[in-house]
Amino acid sequence: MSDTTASLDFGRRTTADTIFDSLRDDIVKMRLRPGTRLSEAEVAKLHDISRQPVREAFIRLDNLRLLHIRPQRATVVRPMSNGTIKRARFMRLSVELEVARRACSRPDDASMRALQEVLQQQLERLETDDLTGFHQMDSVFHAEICRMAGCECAIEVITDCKATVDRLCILSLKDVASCRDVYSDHAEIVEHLADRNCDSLLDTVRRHLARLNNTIAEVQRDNPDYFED
Amino acid sequence: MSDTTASLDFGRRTTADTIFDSLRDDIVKMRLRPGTRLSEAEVAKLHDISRQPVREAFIRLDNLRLLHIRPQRATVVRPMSNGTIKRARFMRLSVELEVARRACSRPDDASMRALQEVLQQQLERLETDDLTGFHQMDSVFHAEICRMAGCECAIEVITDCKATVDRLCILSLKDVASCRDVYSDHAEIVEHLADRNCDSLLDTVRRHLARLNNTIAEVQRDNPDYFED
DNA sequence: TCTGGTAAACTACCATACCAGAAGGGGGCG
DNA sequence: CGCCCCCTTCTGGTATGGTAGTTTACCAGA
Repeated sequence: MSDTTASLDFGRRTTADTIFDSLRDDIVKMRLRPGTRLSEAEVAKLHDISRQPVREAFIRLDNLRLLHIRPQRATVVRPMSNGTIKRARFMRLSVELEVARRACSRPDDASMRALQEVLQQQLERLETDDLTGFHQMDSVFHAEICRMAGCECAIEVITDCKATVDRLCILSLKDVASCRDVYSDHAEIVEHLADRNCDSLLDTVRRHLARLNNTIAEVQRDNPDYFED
Repeated sequence: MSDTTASLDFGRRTTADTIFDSLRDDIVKMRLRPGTRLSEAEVAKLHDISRQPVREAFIRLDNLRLLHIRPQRATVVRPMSNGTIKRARFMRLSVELEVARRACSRPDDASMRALQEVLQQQLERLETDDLTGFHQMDSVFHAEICRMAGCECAIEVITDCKATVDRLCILSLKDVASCRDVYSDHAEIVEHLADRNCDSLLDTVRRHLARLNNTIAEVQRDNPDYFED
């Protein structure tokens, strides 16, 4: 995730870095729900530090659109933005289609074997009900296609797009059945790549990414207060 | 630009907002060159304020990858990131292609007339050597195609992508001749849309966006110190 | 002239205090 | 019982001082 964590800079880790990581994790993992009120003084007291590093962490989280700071008012955990989600999804679809198009025109045997291997690992995780591992392999799968396409730069773009729906995915109750659908799509993608069937590949990519639309609609219906325009 | 300016929140404008806007403008307009060292104390003294709001502005600029802050070391104006530029350009190409594809399948008379009107305004600005106006119309042109495609959300995505090469474009010496090329591309795009010739439209969009590659290469050759990986 | 060591200066980060604006609660009045 | 006003509390923004880490400059010795 191209976030604002200074610690990734391999520099000295500051107190602000620690507070930032802790709060971001709480927000993204939905331990801090949208609408929750926070104050600099409260968080500072909780960690036995001054307001200053807490304030810096708040600012960085505001920049990630995870917190909403206004003068003299309680800071709140921002609801998820429908506009941001829509833009990120459109961006991801566009990028994945372009990556797929390029991958289709240059699949080589080594890359195909790598994809097959990732697919196999996903199947293994499905069979052992390891959903966390399965999702990790999902990222690996898409990254591998980017490499096949010669677009390593797209990996980070896709990662950032996925990050915008992190909180939403936590709310949705993903089960093995829906993961099987995802796996089927992946298998189909690999098949079309092997056949160099570009039109079918693009259709499958569109359908694959459209799956999340239902999830988004469900979560928005069940949790309307967690969203804003 | 989806930036970190709190002032766009229609809330109270703070001192930090003012410093942020001022410094960002200086950096983007290249009045502060990459590598320039800044310090909180120095900027605070310059504006006759305390270090605290300056620090907040620095943090926000760091988040925009315009400043590089490290503990106990002078803050520097970040060089332009080749990786960021590459990602942004790939993103923009992907999004513009998807937008074009959708626009091509649903051009209506009203939208075509709107595009023709924007094209006419661009020609007028070319004829009066108004390059600033011409570039403003460039954004309007691409936004109009997004509307035609029914993808208003893509407007902000494209705007953000363009923002990553703001500084680079300031360094390149754009002239009327290169703007004529841009205008020709735009005219060709409108023609293909009118003919519903999708393949040709996509080819023109690719070529149109590829023009900046030469500009980027030139600026990188002439100003190697302004770039980093 | 070069190199290493040391001291001074520079720097961001953190703590503390003060101020002004916003919100909430309680009391009084109609 | 409801509404309005006032007071208190909560809140972020800003100012100031201190500290620890880094850089730079100067000096001495080889």
